Amino acid sequence: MLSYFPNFPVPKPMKPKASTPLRSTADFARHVGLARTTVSRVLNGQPGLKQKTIDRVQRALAETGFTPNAHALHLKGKRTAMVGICVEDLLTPPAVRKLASLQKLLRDRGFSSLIEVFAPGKGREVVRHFLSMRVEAVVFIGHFHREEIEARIGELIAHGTPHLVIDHFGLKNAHTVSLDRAAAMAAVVDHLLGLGHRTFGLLAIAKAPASRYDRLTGIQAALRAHGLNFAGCTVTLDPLHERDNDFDYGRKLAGSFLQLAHRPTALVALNDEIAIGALRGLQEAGLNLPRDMAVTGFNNQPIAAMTTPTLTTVNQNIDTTIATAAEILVAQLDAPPRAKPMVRMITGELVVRESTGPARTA
Amino acid sequence: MLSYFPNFPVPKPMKPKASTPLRSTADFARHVGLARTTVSRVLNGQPGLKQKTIDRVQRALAETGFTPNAHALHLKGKRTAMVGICVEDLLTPPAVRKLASLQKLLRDRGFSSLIEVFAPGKGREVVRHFLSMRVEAVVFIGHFHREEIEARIGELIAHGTPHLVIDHFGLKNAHTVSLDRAAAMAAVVDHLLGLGHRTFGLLAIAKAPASRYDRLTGIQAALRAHGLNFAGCTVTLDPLHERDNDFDYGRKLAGSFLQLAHRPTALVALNDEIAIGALRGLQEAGLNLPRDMAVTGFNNQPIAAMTTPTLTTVNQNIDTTIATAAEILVAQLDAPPRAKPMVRMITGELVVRESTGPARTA
DNA sequence: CTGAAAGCGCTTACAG
DNA sequence: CTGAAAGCGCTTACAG
Repeated sequence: MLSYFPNFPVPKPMKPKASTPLRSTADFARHVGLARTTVSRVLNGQPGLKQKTIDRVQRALAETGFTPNAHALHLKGKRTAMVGICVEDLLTPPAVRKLASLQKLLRDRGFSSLIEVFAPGKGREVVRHFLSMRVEAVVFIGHFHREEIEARIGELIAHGTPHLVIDHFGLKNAHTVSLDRAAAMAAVVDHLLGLGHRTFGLLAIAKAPASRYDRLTGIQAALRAHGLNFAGCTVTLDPLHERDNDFDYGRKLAGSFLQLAHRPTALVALNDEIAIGALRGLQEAGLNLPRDMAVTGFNNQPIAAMTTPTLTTVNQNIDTTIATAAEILVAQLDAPPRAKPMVRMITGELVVRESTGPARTA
Repeated sequence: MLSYFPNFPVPKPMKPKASTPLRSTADFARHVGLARTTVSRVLNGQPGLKQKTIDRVQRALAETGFTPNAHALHLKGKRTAMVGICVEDLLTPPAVRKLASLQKLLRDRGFSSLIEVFAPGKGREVVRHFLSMRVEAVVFIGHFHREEIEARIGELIAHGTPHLVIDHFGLKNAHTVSLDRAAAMAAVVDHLLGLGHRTFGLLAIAKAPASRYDRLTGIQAALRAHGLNFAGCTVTLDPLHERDNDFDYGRKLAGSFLQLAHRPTALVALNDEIAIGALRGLQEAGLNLPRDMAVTGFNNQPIAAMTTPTLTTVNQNIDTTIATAAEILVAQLDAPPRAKPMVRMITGELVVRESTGPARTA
């Protein structure tokens, strides 16, 4: 870490490794008994070398475990083949799945990944670190503080470094790929409307950050298409409990919904965790699901097929998202910077399971 | 990526960025109107500079977004402050939690993390890449092919690069921190014995890779302490289904156990996923849990508190593991290489919930 | 504060 | 195949 980035500890100079004999190609060439130039040629697979020489070098390489210094290579202009990935956190399963998928895809194309958690307020340092490492592109996965990420993207564009944002829709000038959450939520609500539901509890959806408002848009659109008024048929109790977006938050929210004089017949949750917590909360109170209440999740995590009842939810189609991400990155790597940001929407898929059934006729 | 690692694509030379004006401190110094040397002093916080000069440089730094080339810094001997992390995969929740926790801890100490998935057969490339990047240490998280990881660790030791293995116990000469799975499993079985259980179905435990045999050791020890014979009171049906270690594998296994003429009264699973799948499988067949069958998991993932019944499982105490990992790393960074490998065991914690109850007296 | 110089570990012409 | 040289972007004495 560079010391002139204020919040990082001052680095001590690297102490020489006592037991490492071969630090440079010069050392190594001496060890093999060849010229530096010749060794370099072998290492880079250049033509015009005797097979015998090549074998000699390869053998010594294997024996000594000598590794040329990547930093010197990059200084000489060799591409770094590194991509910086900023991830919102490493604890949200869908975000980690995207990270895993992207990392593998990049690896298969010969890129290594520098991965950092983009904590609020730390974005500047993270991106500067990536730039100092001369990464060939920076990818953001997740939702971030809007102004902070827009500032970072501005810097990257000024630097001529390609970027891509996965999931955070609606950022100015940003290349983006994200799930069409509006359409997905509309599909969820449509499904519930078709089952006769007319009153909906929204779990952790109503007061979402601006970038997530598209979920609300979708819900509103679906209701409007059925001639229903959003305010009249939705309820949110989000502020009643400390918001965590986890199982327990869903459980507590479900408990609160049971206190209402007029309960909604369906609960629509931000994610599978909240939905599963709600299932549990409702069952603890003695409700028979889905007869007494419909519940929907989001993300289609594997656990959604294992709960009782199994959970109706939305599949994000992560593979499609990442394949599209690769396209957008490649487009930038191969071509000059473009004026118009590339923005792609991925279509989710409603997965109907047991947690949604016909609305109880009161 | 270096081209002389056979399996990687040949790198193309990096094309110069058209729109990046300031590529070096020389450029930047010219832009600010100061000498390279002066700029370098400011960047490194050296004394003897007028505040006015410092401010001038800092302002220009902020305005231009100039970032000094980390590779050149490292060439000059500045430490890389990088740690390479090899992770078994990015889809196993406890492994990802360890990764997240370790990454944060390293970040807080000023290290950045190079993260790679250590796929079987790819270990050599991954470690060589880390070495070429001159990382200050390499950490392995998970279980690996024994010979492959031992070979890698041998290389690291020869290189004088510190290493640490998290979770893979019993490797030759390796600094290791891992959960005491034997003790944890003994605690699970003890608990079940205390409830009167005498016959146990083992789910994905019996034929585990060598490094996981410690679970079996623990089970055997607990049974022996109660005067019971392992072979006589355990059953495994692992080979009946394609092994996935996920929900569905547990569900299928549970179904197979129900076919047995003499069913065990308790199912002991490798992880929470398999246990939860088993809960589901048993309930689908109409069993009343835990009355008709006890089930235990492993890892204490959040979902374990949300299933019906909630799941008895083992907490890994990941924070302790990672704190210990940090100690072992620091010990190596600060001191000369030591002859004896450091090996630490972390104690897990049995978490009793609803999925285990008194054995049904047949 | 400036400027010229050396050197970190590499690659790449260039002459032998 | 060898060897001497230049240069990538930095830092660090050293003399002005």
